[in-house]
Amino acid sequence: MNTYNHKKIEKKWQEIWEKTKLYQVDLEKAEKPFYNLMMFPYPSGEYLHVGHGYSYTGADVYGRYMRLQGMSVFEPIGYDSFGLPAENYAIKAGVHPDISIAKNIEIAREQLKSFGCMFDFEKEVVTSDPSYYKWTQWVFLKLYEQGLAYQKESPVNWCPNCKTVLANEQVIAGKCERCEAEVIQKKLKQWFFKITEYAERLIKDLDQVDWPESSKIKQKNWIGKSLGVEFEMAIVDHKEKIGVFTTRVDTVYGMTYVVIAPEHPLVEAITVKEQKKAVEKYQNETQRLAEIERQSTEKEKTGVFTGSYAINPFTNKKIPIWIADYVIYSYGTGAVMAVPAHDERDYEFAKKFDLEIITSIVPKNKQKAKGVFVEKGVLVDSEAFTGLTSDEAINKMADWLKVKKIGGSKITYRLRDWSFSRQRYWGAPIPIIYCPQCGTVPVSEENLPVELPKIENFRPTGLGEGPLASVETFASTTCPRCGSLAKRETDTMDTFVDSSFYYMRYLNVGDDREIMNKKITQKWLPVNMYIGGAEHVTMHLLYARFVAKAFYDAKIVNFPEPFLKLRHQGMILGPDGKKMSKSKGNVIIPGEVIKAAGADAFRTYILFMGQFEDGGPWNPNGLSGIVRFLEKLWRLFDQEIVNAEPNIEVERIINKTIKKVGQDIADFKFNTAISALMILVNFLGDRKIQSQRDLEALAIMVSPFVPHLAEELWEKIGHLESVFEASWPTFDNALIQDTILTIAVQINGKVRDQILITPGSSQDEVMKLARESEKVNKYLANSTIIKKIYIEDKLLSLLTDNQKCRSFPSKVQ
RNA sequence: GCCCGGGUGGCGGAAUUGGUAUACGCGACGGACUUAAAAUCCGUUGGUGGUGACAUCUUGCGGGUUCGAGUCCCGCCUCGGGCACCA
Repeated sequence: MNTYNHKKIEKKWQEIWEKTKLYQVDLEKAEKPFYNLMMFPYPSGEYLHVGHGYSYTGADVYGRYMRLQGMSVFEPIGYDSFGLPAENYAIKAGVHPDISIAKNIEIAREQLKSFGCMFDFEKEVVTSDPSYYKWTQWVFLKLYEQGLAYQKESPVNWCPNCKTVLANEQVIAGKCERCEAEVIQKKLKQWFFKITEYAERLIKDLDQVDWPESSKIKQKNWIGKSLGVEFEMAIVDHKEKIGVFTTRVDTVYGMTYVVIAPEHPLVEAITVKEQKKAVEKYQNETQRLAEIERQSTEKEKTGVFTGSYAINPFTNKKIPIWIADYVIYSYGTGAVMAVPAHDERDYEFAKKFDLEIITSIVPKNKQKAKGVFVEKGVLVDSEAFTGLTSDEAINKMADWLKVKKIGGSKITYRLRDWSFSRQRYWGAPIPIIYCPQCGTVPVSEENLPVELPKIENFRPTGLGEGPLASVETFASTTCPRCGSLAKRETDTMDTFVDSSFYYMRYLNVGDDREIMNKKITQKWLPVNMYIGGAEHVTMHLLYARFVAKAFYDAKIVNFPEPFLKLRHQGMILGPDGKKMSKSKGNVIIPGEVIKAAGADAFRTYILFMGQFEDGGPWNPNGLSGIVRFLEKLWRLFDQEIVNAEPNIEVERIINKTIKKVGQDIADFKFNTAISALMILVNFLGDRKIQSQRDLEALAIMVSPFVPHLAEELWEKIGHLESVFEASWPTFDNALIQDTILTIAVQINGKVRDQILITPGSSQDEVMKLARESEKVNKYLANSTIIKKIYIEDKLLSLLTDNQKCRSFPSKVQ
């Protein structure tokens, strides 16, 4: 008798899979296409995280199950190799990213292979490869053609010490991640995608997709749709008008001042001579503050009076105009009507600067005020609107503003346009040429890719422009339109542009002429199942949806939503229950576990730990239970094998397990699927003799979790083809039905006995059986049954007039 | 502050539409096998009381609805995640 040798088995089957190209799908001919996508890794160095192993094995179990269901499953993988993590790793290691990336991809690929997933490694994408980023640039051109890419001066994070622009991800608590200097805001010309134009559709189309509800909510909150009213206010002695946006126009009679953002263009025009100095000083101070610090709610309110006054169109009263940094320029109109009586922030400000506070809303009759500020209520001291409820007033006031032609209803979103230019080296160059004659000229498609030059000094320059700007051979070019000397754009693209379309590219790897093949794309897209971390909900997943929609509008693709189903894996924590990190020394490396116990054990254990979407702490002890289970499974196939002779008990558990495991995998409840398999294996193990047919069903059922072991067992019972060429066993519902059921008998709400019944028995039949129970009779003694409740095949509940049996002393009192 | 999601044995965790709470696994304890250990197998394992059959309590806390609540409702506590002066 051989013992289970995971090393030998796993090596053997991985080689066979590779040789037979088992996991390669004919994209053109596949009849039942199923695109099983998972978020590709950043090969930023060292090891893949245990989180990758978790995500990929869960996704792979699902993919293998779909394959056994008869689908042609396409399960590609690639490397998100451009971007800051890769570049920072290269800087730290002192190697050119080109070299470190190549090495890291090789390491990552070996690790990915060790997980034993159905990856088709011949369809890999590498985003930093010119054959890939040619299409990243093409995506840019298509968005540019649609008017969805534009340039604008915008404040960016600037580290005064490193003298460089930083991405948001590099700003940690307002400080530079490297030198810890305070990051400030600096205005630079940046490229943006007009994602805000799609805000409404990005919300609405979430109805079409099967995503976790919490992720939909997260995206909706991020987009932040807000229904309100916008209106203009005249300024005393000025032609200009101030526009304000508010969701609470019903409080307008309580407006006692106006606040505009310090960087608002109106500030200069309306500031009076005497206030000029103070205003400019304040503007400079604000600019120096990091956005993070500026937006801190803990910060005390600051601001300066402009010296001018606005007119409240409802009251015609004169009110002062202030500037303050608690108003955000990029949201709404960058100016607000301040109602200190009904807004906490305005209240704080008014208190500090001694401004008037006027109440214009009182609570409805019974409504409780939350703190000092009433929610919506009834209007007071509001002339014609007095007595209306807040909601009525909001509608009437909007109408009134519309009639007056100074405003009306307005929808505002919190979402900002996507700033995607980076003053960094390791990214796809933006394919734009600046010509002194023709202006901004996009590089034509046939001249793509604009290759990233291999340069020695790829570090950030600190001049507010990328390292490419100082590469003369790159930056200088000729205008494709008029031929005169011109300059290239030297910023590169955000790595989220790379990942916004990679799922399209997997389907056409190797084709240099088109981003996608129409026929294949129509067959395979949108993606059927997408699996990855929830941390990408408001970034990658939003960007990818936006790009798909832009492509849909440009008729490049025929679907508005790229990912029909989405599931997230939870986070695996260290054995100490804390987030894994090198400094805490609690990092679990999947490779070590695989080496010790095998990929099959790793896969099964990590999925057995708990619910896939929950994650949880890694328990170093639990693995042994899985190893035992696999060894038991192995031993089953060494027992005497006979041809199936029907045994109802065995039939029943086999059929039950087929049903349960299939359903559980489809629902991503891997832990309970494994539990059901354990129960079956324990049951069969006790029988000593196995039937060929049962072992076949078992081998198929365990195969998604333990693909290598399953192949070996499948071979052992006489099969020459892969177990993954087989089909998921069918179950017979009739065989699942138990012939005898145990149900509970409750008396006055307490379970008093259990009785055996035939399924489908009537209440009278069950009652008769209950009467035969000694215990039941004991509790029914000296009392009359006043009510019977029978839930078929579940329980019988009896109530008596004698409540003495009831043990609720509190109720008796 | 706002928005999500949790809180069940010593531990990871199970529990269809409200219907026998603690499946499965780990650990622990006892036993078999062994010169011994490992491995394997068998048994016990929520708390309290009792030799015992049994009784009684138990799903973060406090109320409620119900014949019946881990599950539904109200009010809290607490942990994790996201957003954060968004008017």
